[in-house]
Amino acid sequence: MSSSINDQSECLDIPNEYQLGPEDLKLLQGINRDVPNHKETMVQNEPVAPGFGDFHTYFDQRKRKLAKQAQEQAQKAPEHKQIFAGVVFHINGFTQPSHYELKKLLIERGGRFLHYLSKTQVTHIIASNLAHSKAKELQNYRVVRPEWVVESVRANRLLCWHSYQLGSERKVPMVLQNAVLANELATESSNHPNVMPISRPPLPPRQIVVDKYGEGLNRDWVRRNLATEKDFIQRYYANSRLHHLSMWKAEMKDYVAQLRRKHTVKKPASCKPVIMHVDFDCFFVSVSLLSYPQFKDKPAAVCHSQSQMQLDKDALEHSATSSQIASCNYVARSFGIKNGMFIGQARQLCPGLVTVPYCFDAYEQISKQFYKIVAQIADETQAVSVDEALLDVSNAAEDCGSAELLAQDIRKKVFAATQCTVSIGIGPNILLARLAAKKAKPDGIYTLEIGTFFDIDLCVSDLPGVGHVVEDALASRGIKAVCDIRAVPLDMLKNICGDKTATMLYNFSRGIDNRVLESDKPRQAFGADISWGVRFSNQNEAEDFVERLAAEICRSMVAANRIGSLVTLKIKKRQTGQGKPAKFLGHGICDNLSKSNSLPQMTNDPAKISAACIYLLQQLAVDPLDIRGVGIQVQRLNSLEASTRSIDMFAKPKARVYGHNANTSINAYELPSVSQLDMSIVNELPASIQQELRAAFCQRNGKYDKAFPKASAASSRNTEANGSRRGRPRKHSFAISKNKKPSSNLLDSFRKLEWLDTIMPSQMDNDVWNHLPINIRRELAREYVKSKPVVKPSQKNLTSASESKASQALQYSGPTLLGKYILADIKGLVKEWTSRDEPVAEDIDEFAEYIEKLVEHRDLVKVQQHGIRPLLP
DNA sequence: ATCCTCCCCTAC
DNA sequence: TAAGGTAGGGGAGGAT
Ligand SMILES: Nc1ccn([C@H]2C[C@H](O)[C@@H](COP(=O)(O)OP(=O)(O)OP(=O)(O)O)O2)c(=O)n1
Ligand SMILES: [Mg+2]
Repeated sequence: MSSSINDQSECLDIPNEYQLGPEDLKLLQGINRDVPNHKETMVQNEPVAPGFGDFHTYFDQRKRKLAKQAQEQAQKAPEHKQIFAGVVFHINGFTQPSHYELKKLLIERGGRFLHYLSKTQVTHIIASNLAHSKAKELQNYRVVRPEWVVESVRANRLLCWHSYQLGSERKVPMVLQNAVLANELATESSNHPNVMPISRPPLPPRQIVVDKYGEGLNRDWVRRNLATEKDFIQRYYANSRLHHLSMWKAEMKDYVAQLRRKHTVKKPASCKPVIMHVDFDCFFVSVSLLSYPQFKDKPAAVCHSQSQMQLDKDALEHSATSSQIASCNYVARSFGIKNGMFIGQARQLCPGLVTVPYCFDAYEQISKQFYKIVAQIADETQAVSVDEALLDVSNAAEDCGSAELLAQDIRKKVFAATQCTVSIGIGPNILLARLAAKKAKPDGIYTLEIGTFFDIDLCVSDLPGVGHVVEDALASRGIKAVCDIRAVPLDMLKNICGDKTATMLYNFSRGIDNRVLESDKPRQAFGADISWGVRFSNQNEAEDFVERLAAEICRSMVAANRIGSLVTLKIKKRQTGQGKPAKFLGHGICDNLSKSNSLPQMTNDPAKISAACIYLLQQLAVDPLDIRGVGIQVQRLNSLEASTRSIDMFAKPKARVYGHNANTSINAYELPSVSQLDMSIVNELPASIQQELRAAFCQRNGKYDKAFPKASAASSRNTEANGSRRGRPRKHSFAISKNKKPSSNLLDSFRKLEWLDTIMPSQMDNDVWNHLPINIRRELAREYVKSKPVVKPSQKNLTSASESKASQALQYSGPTLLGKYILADIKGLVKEWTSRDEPVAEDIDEFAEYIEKLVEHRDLVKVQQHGIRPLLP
């Protein structure tokens, strides 16, 4: 309705009419938003790891495999006129003639069959009948009746498909990424006017987005905000408050460290310690309100949603928007509104709430002035956040006469420079200063001594480091107030919430805090996480995004002159059963998966980091449609300069070198949880494999849980070996086995699939990958993430839509299900088969066959030596 | 013991 | 219609 926000604006999301007034402009002068330096710092000439036995095996197998494929293709030599050359088809639902017959007719005559609906490749969909929803989804495709195939064969030429369009009134299809409208444009393959030339470049780069949960992802303005857009990360970051917060924190730490190195202020530890906690009052909204002084005394909040709905109380009931409040003023807080709340929820508490837009540049400028002032005064400064600093003013306070005088002096200076108020808490340690700051707000100071500390009423969640989980864990033992903690022995506390947290609580509850300010610890991780707008339609999109995210991290590492060797990929995976998230384009309820990869050398090369990440992504084997968030961290850092002049760049610090895993044994780390197994399937596996599976699971599950933090999920007595791991979700118990006829069991497993993890050799072994010569890895990486502009369209078309798996072929020579062997692909396939109707019998058979082959494959390498025969049908 | 991996929690 | 990021502390359980 209203929202006049200009989406295109680069940095500020402020509508023109809301620009800062002249009195604010001075604050914004000299804006120098940090554009990171794009200095390319590549690490070259990496040594080849010696003794890499598996390397040749992989490539030999690859060669053999290719040769075999070529041979098979040659055998398929045409006895028929290739009338379907260039047709890539997919068959949906029940058909007459059968799938099998249609496939035969088409393939014998040059057609290519895709077992699932690749929107980038399929030229024709063959169906006799479509469910309504399916028909709608496919309305822009060429959906033809099987008669088109039959009659074309009969005529021995490709007939115009239009006459056989399913549902005669359907529009001419706008086929997808690689497609050109058939009859109209496909002239150069003039023999086949109905066929889109495979070598066509993508025309409209728009695909249909898979939208399983009615999120409206295909609406234009939504689509423009999905992570699949090329400039998504930039735009998202430009508008993300939390991203800004994180970046600013790092910047302020740098700034403080820099100042410290310059002045090297050493304080004589003679005087009594005085710590100040200085914190802006409702920072964002205070700054933003400088531009809207008329709202200063109204309940106001900073948030993206700018429709002022207070006039329309009726609409407010129904418009529970999921925009979050970054900061609200104290008037708003009197209504119960809090930072982080959804705006829809806040309006229920306070219909008159005014919203003002973000003003990130102003926040940054004001913060810089703030830090400049306090860092000059304090003996020691620790940057806590953009609006908050810890100061050691032991000396300064003494010089000034009293801590309180100094505090007021700081407040006056900051206000003069920024027109915003800070509150200051004063105490003998960090804890007390922090607690005092809370009491000081708004616009005041407060001093807390160890003596007065015991007088104030605090609940456990007032203590720093106590969030909801610890709060609940304590509450379940009846511990709610800080004074309750004092009554609990340390050992019991440790039992509740772990050693360190318990010790912390024990001390904090007594006003004791031995931490010292730290101003110059170098950072130990670089990361990027995005869990908003993440909706992928296929693996390729997921990998593209991972690549961009990795590049983003590398940019900041390069700018900071740091390199690292431990790469971790984190995936938020939609939890089974979860649909549309509460927050618009949000991640909803997810399982978190992570996997790390230790690189053989330290690096900040985006090619290497992203290759590692894509490898990890494939190992995690999450259905791309379920990915709701992606995060990458690089750790085990070193400074580039420190490393370049020493050999220790080539010896990753602290990284332990592990031996190779035989690919043929079940690695406990690769296991899904027990409950993901369908026992009816497992029971049909060869005994030796069953045994191995059980052994592997026993190995992993053999321990018991402690109460914390898992107890928080289900209070108390649920310490089953089962009852923890949220990351790798389990759905059923190991013991569950439904007695159905075999095909029905198989059908059940169609819908689960995760258990495949256990018997499918996942991709190349970690060590194998890591020890590949870098140029080989690069080559693989390039295949993983091909650079679109350079790639000839024909090439692009030849690689499957479910993507880059070309490189996988280099590693995998085992059985395939209709050409697929990566879990995500198999899942996609099966999902496609089962998404609407019951799966077709043939598909089930094909699946069964695949499973059989998998078992046989293991038979070759492993089972045979046990002398056990496969038991599958 | 100490390190590793894969998590979880907290704060702004 | 929205921008649910990230560094760092910490723990469990396995490997060495
Ligand atoms: N959930 C949150 C919490 C904070 N912030 C941002 C906006 C805040 O203005 C800023 C500082 O956080 P504070 O916790 O200091 O909160 P305020 O400064 O807004 O209020 P006050 O410090 O007066 O309690 O961080 C945010 O975007 N989202
Ligand atoms: Mg604040």
